[in-house]
Amino acid sequence: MDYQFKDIEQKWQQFWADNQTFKAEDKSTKPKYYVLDMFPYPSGAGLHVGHPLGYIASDIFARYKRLKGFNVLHPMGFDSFGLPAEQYALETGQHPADTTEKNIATFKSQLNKIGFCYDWDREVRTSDPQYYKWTQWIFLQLFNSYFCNTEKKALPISRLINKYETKGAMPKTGDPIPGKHFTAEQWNAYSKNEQEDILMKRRLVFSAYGEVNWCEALGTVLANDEVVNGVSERGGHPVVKKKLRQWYLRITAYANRLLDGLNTVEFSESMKEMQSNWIGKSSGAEIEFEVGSQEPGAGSRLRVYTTRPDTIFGVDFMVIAPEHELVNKIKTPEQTKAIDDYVAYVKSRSERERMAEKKITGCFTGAYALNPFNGREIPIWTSEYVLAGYGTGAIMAVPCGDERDHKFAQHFNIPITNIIGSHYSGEEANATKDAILENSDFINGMVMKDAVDVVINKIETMGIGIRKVNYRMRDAAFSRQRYWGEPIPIVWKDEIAYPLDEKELPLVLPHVDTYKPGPDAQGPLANIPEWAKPTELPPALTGGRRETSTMPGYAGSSWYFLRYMDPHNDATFCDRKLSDYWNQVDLYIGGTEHAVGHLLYSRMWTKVLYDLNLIGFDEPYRKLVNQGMIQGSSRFVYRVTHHLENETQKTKAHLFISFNKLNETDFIKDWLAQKNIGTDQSSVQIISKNNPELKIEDSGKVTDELDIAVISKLHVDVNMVDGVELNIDEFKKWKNGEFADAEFILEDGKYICGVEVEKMSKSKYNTVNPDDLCNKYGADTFRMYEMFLGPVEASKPWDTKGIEGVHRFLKKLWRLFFDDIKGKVWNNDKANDVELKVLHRTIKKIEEDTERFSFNTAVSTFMICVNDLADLKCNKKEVLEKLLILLTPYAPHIAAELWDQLDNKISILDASFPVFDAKYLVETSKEYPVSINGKLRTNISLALDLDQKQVEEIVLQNDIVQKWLEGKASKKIIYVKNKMINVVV
RNA sequence: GCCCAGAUGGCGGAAUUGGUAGACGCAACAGACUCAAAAUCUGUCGUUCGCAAGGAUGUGCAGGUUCGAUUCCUGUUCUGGGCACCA
Repeated sequence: MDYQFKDIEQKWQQFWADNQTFKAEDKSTKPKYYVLDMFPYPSGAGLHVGHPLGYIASDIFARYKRLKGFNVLHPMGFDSFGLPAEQYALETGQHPADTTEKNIATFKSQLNKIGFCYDWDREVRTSDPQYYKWTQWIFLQLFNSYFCNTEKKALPISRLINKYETKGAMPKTGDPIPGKHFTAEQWNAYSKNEQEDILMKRRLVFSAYGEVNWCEALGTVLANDEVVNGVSERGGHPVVKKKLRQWYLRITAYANRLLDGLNTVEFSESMKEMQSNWIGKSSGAEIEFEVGSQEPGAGSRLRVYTTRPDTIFGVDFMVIAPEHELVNKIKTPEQTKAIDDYVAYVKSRSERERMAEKKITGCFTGAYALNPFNGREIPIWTSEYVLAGYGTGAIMAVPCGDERDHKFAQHFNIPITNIIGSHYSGEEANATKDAILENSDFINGMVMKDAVDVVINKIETMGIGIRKVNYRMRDAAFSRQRYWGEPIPIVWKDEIAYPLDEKELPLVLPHVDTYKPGPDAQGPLANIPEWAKPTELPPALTGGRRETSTMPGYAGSSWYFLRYMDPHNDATFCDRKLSDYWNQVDLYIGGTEHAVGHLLYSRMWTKVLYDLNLIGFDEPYRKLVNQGMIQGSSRFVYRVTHHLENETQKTKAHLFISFNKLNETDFIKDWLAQKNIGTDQSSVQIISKNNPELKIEDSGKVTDELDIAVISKLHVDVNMVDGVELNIDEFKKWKNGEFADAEFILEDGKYICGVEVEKMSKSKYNTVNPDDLCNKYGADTFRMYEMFLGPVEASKPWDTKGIEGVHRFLKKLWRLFFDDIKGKVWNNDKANDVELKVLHRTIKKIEEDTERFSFNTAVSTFMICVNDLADLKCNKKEVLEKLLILLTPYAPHIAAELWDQLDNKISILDASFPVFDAKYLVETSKEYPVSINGKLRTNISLALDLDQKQVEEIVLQNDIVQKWLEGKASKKIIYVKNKMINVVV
């Protein structure tokens, strides 16, 4: 009876499904544990071996926790809204709902083949109306909330309205600023539109005009990377910056809490750092400069943000962003033309150009600002290196301390003031904070970092500025001019956004026949008049138009972990009792690519829901583990084609040269002669790889030149290559026999392929399908091999070649129970001390390794254990059944089958994890390594209870130690109990 | 440019707290079983000198701390990832 993995795996997968073995109960006397994977986008390509890496890790942990006595929630679902489905629809006309449905079916069958313990009853799909009903509902909560700066949390907007109606919005100190402050009377007198505009500036999702890349010819907004040199990447149409109404998520309000929250979660240091860099907190001051006496700007106030107020006496010029409103206000008549030209020039440039070129540009406005401390006149420039969106959109430039300011000053010949003495070379800026200040009036002689607070305090008492914290993070764009996403539940009427009533949710995505963009920068939904301008609106909204943008991909994934807790609830997004019970995700596994997207949005939504008292915790993920990316390892063949007058000759003859023969071009000439191709083969040029004078063409490229033999590199399917050796028979059958008549130049009778590591993708023929591996070796082998590859967090190229080793291990395990000839060999004999020692050593190591997510070393521990038991000829149930429990999380099918064969009554999934007992590992003596001067010379076996003096005596008597002492006395003997001995001479 | 992580045999990797470097597996080589193959089993396997016993050397590179360093410190090179005019 040998190891029939196919039958076993099918049998148990069926059994688990039929018995709903993995159904999670919403209450239990056991402690709860929530294990979550980042749910996949169901792409048409299906799963490749890279996807399951994290899923296997989480599955092992979920099963392990169950054995450890936890009530485990381990769900799976699909992030099924998204751009690829829509692009596929544009190309093929197939409806995204249909392709998505099909893809999900494929994904599920692939996942089930690997034997994951998901509770499929709880599956969620973001594109399901029953799901996105609640995404839209949360949108309404965001819309109807504002961030209270006093309480530092979200509150219902009704409270703000109430405050405005009764108290207005007046400053605590100082005079009210028109446009910013108002009394209750003023508020009540405002028109509906004026009031809504003010409220919109506080809502957590809000609509505002933002600058986007607009391409008129394509009728759509383009992302920055879709614009090259000011024209669209596709078609080369002009692209302009355009202010368009867009929806935004006010994530900036949560910047500080998102930063602080990182201290309460277990994320990797690099993950925390990526997030805090993205949030980009900086502290400094806003300082107001008065614009000097020159007209027309005289008396205007220019506000700048700086992190270095200590350098205030080193300010040699000011720079304001070209979009800054003051530019037009302060430009002098002489500079007007230059400024207008410059602003127009900046406008014509795309983000990308600005970033790529990095050339120094700018223009003097003609105006001067006054240094508030010494009245010095400082020229005000405008330049594109100052961004309108950060700080106040204006800076004070200190060339001796800031590299960009320094380059700018040099470029425009602006004199540089040195306030840091010898720290400034005159050649380049020095951003030190440790210099002693010079030329700095009242802070002369101070160390720079001490002067920061002195200056801030002074500007605050003078009333010309304030201490200020700034964040680099921007509010996130929340609308997409796309079809395949959640419709935004808003109706526009008279320029006012009205949220739909909860009762009207879900606002279902209508069926469309075309996915082309709508008019005026609107999405495809605008092409359906009956939907965009519906007749059946509530009376108050009659004549209104629906918002035609849809939500971005991150909307649905920002809260899905909550829906798994209560997936079928039609009355609320997630019952409070259930979210209190399941609480935070205890273990979240996924890739680092979501570091600053999904994870930040999801953390923010959680905080909002917490603030609104809808859930009881404000961080979604207690611990995050990032699995590494599995790259593809591509294989190449090198094809010689010869170019003559017509295509036919080129494609008819294929000669493939083995990798290490690429620079031996004689083969090619011989072959050409033999084939009678080419006018005169001695004059044939050969373009080749490893030959330095010759170059190789990329796959499929054809040159126009004649009489050239080109060696081109072609991806071949990695599945027909064994290591680097091409399976020639399979290759000839590949692609419907395109290479059936291929000829080969071999080395040692083999065709050796080239190898490169690339992203895993279908087009590179380097994908490996987990289904194939499960069919060939079984899911248990596949699971353990993925783990055996290396640490889960590490990225590595996929290589199937070691999988045999893991498969052999499982077969060896099987033979501890059943022999091919003898049949059943396991027995009920009592285990001896040696066997128990092997077992308990294994229990200890597996528990430790699993707890620290070191699954690769756990697999090797299993191998060591099985090797030891085989050597000991131990077939005892007492030992083996414990080993099976340990193995269940890693190789659930074989463990379940063998457990069953051992006549056990309860399910192995509910067995309890073996308890490690240290008494089996107690030793009385140890083989100590003995070093002389740090170099290992011998081993001496010593009893463990010896003291230093006894050890020294024994060691010094040892022949080998004596030999190395060469008659000299030892200076010192270092004896570390249970570790080693070192004799110092 | 800035920040982070990493570099160990032919290959993937192990060494958890400064204490026997190379666990476990792959590949390779030799052998057993077999008519043969598959499967399985046994042995060798960093480099180098040596018949051997036994040496020397070895964790990217150069230093340092230590009785002892893959592990800690300084410098440096390379690779991967993130951010990129953020004042």
